[in-house]
Amino acid sequence: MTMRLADSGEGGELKRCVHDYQVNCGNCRLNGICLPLALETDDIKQLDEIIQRSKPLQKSQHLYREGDRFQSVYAVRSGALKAYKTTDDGREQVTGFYFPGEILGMDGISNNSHASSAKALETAAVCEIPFSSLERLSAMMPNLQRHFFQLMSREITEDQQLITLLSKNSADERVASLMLSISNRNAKRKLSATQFRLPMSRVDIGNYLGLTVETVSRVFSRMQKMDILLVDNKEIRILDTEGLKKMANLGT
Amino acid sequence: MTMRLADSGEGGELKRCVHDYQVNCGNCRLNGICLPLALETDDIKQLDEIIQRSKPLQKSQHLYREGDRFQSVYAVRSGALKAYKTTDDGREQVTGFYFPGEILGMDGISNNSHASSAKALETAAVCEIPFSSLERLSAMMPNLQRHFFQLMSREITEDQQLITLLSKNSADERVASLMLSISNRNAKRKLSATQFRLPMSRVDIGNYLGLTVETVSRVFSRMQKMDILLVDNKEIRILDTEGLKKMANLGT
DNA sequence: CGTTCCATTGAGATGTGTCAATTCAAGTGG
DNA sequence: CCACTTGAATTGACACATCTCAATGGAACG
Repeated sequence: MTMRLADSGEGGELKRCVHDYQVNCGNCRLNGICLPLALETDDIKQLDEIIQRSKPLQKSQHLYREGDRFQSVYAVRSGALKAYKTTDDGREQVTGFYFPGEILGMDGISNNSHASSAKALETAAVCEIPFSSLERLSAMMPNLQRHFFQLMSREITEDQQLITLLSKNSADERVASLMLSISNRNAKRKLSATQFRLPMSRVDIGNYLGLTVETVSRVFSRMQKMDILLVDNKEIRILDTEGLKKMANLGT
Repeated sequence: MTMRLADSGEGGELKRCVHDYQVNCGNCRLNGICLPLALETDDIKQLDEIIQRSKPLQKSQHLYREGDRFQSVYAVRSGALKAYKTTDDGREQVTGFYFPGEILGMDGISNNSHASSAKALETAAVCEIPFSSLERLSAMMPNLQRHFFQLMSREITEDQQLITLLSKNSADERVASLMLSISNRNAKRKLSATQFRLPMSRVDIGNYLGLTVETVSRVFSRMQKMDILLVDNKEIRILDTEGLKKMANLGT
């Protein structure tokens, strides 16, 4: 079929402006979920001054590569990115997907060099936050220090969620969990929780979830047959959230 | 057989004193790999003052439980612990093993409540580091702040390693990797890299690696048949490090 | 309009899980 | 000191979920 499901929030008439980088933390619509969260107006201004906004990345452009010198962490402003490591035998392992308001690059802190690569899944704008400045500010602003500790900690708990998923759950459960995760993250950004466009390919999904493309595809077909999801290539509509949760088999 | 392999470092005549908690960071033999790393003597003193040392945990005692209010992170002084989450359907997922000099509990920062439980695998002594004090000190001591950021970042990269392992590697590769990891961590603590006693059960190993006990056991048998390891219950001797690395299939 | 990339679907192969039995080590109580 | 119990580890036989290989279909793009 040629028809697409209707535009899912970020597309459509907003397309011309979501990547705009003439914005500051104070007026950014993401400041309720991003780094500035928990900061006073004055403090936000200071944070804002160290942040560098550059022109958007095009699809499949790298934000940084494994081994690059670590200098900054990044907040996604628009679009989506994936982080991945290359294993010693040359294969890829996708370690995370990042949506607007989310921070990436923190795995580079430990060695002063990025432990993974980050690549745009679609046109994406990011805010670059030089880490040395962030450290300096953190020492002066307890709330910022605290918040950044929390962000890193959250990354740890999320990785542990994924570990559990990979270690204990079936293909059905893994895919269902990912769909729920994306749905929830959309909701946090005031977008539709039931209808969205996946920015990543089936290969990426499979790679992230430790499954082959074929298995992912079969799971989608099965879910469609069960009237849980409506799948049209990358457009997803969740028809039965309860059913999806049951399939994911998590208390989420 | 009744004979054991010879004592592997931490056992034997040291046994009476490794759990001793009348020690400070300045004279702790772990201060080259633990939190004080990268601190000046004066700063170490200050760190030392906030650290609480209590009497050792007995085997299978909890250090903290999932959901407990988060107040401190912990450095292992002696013995070993495991961290694990309980999934919604009641099963366990082991998320990490912690040896002397390693820090655990950081996953509790994000929600002010521990995201996992921690349990002693054998008699174990820990240093408790109240997080609020650590935050305060970090704001004053840039090196400490930096170091703690690095520790959290390392936890992230290690989790990502595990994700890759679970997602891409066979049972053989997973078990081999764990053996190498333990061997390396032993070496860092100036213990034998080729001979040690596993503090955890086969169930824990399987759980951590996303395998059943039976599979773990079969892998050990296979490795023994290939003259890579000598396995006598929990006593492990690595006979062929190169072979083990090859089996792990990682550039480690 | 062909080329290319991505997704889907089918059929068969396989690694690991499941179930069950056995061995071994350590502790407990008679 | 010897049965007895208990929990951990090992081993075997079989089942099954997912992978592999192969073919087809569809969308995007030059």
